[in-house]
Amino acid sequence: MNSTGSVRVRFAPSPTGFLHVGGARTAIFNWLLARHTGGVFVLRIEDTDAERSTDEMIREILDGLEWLGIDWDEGPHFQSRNVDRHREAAERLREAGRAYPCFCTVEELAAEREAAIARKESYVYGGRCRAISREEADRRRAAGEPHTIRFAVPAGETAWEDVVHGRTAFENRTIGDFIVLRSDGAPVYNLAVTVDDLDMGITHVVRGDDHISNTPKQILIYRALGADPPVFAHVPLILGPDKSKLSKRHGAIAVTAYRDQGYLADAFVNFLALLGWSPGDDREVMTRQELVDAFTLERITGKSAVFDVEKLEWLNGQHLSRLSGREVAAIAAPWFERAGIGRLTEPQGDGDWFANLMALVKTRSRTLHDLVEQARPFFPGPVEYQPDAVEKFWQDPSAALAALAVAVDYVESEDRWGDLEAMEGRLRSLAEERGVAAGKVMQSMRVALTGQRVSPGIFETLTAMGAALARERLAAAREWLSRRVAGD
RNA sequence: GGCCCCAUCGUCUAGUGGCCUAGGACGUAGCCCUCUCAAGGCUAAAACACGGGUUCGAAUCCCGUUGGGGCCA
Repeated sequence: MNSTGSVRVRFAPSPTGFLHVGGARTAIFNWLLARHTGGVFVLRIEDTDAERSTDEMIREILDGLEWLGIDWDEGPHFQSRNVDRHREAAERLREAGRAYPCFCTVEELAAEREAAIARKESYVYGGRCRAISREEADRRRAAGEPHTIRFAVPAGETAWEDVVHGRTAFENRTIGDFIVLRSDGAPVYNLAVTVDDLDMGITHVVRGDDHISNTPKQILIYRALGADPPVFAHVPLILGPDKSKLSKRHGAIAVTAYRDQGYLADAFVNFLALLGWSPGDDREVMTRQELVDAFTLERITGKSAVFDVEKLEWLNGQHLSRLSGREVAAIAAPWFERAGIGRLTEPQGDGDWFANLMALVKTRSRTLHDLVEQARPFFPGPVEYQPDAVEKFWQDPSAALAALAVAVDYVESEDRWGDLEAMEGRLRSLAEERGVAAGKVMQSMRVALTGQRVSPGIFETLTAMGAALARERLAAAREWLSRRVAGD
């Protein structure tokens, strides 16, 4: 904690790829912690790998965060702009005798490494240059001899109390004097991160499990720099169905791909938050605010989790269902535009019609993509009869024709559109008069009106569609079926 | 290979020594509702990796084995 006692966290992606599911969850946990505690969420782009970092990827990451609704209070800071601070820190370490120049050549180091492998030992730098006197080192540096700067790792062990894993310890001899500044003066990752986190006053480092082995080095640097390390919380990784670290192999992993597949940001955030964290009670469908209120680092599990798309779909459906028709309308509008069935083709140009339609289809849809398909028949134009619908409800074309005859008469005589009960009563009595099962009429009509096997209740469908379009569709269906009968 | 992390239903999880005949959720199966499909309601099958301890008592603590994963090489 810093002097004011407030929480400062950061999300520090490197722009060498998209914002993927794992990174997104790390961002979410950090953001949740900041919002829960009233702290500050800092965004830092770790773009020191100039070769692999691109502006396009930075854009992608910001897009992803924006879609998720993860907003930052500071930044984005760019790590590449802090290189002077990193070098300065390396120099300070050197001055304090906590780091030293190393003149070993790549060949020498490679030989050392091979020897270690031959002995079946893990390789750590032996520390030869540590013994070089200050005077000699200065002289050789001044002479321009190439060198790196290495951290002088003390004897003993380095441990910390990880919020998710508990006490975690590394023996320092397994770490070895690691490089802090390359021979070209470029700071090494662990130095850059530590210096940046220190400069930015980060109090809690919440990041992926894969950084555990970096942590002792960073702690050593904090201490050597005379600073207290922050609180560390290492979140377990997200796994693919085959239980290996989630990667491109497992399909769409850029979060924007989920956006494009029709998932709701709130549902996606909810889902990722539940991967490795739980509120402690049985709640699962949670709003953003509920997540913020319930979130604590202590409730993060230490076990890695498999990404289960089916549960995501369910959760998305839940979120969709809980939204009002009007809210769904606002979110889904661009989807309809893109599908070419936007406002221009809307039969009744008021927003209410669309919002009401959304209210009808939302509980039947799991994604926005489903939603569009469900709603499509309500817009003008011909419908395509889906094979499964024909198979199920129009198996006997003559019978379907008979049912539709009743449907046509019903539609012609109906004058209480919108009164669902009255409509049903009227249709049922008419069907009974004609000696046709009411259910058959409704089901045949469903296919005629929507071309689909599935739709909202038939009277809601009729009302939303309007009499004119319904007549058109019924006529087309009778024609289609007649051809079928004739063709047999 | 070395170091580190992890281990409850297929999956996400609750569980922090007795409330556990292990709870919830997704998925699966069945039933109810019903004009279809969802939603909703009810029910079912489904787990404490294994072996030793510690303890009156262990899913919970300790050790080992096995298995998975990560990082480094």
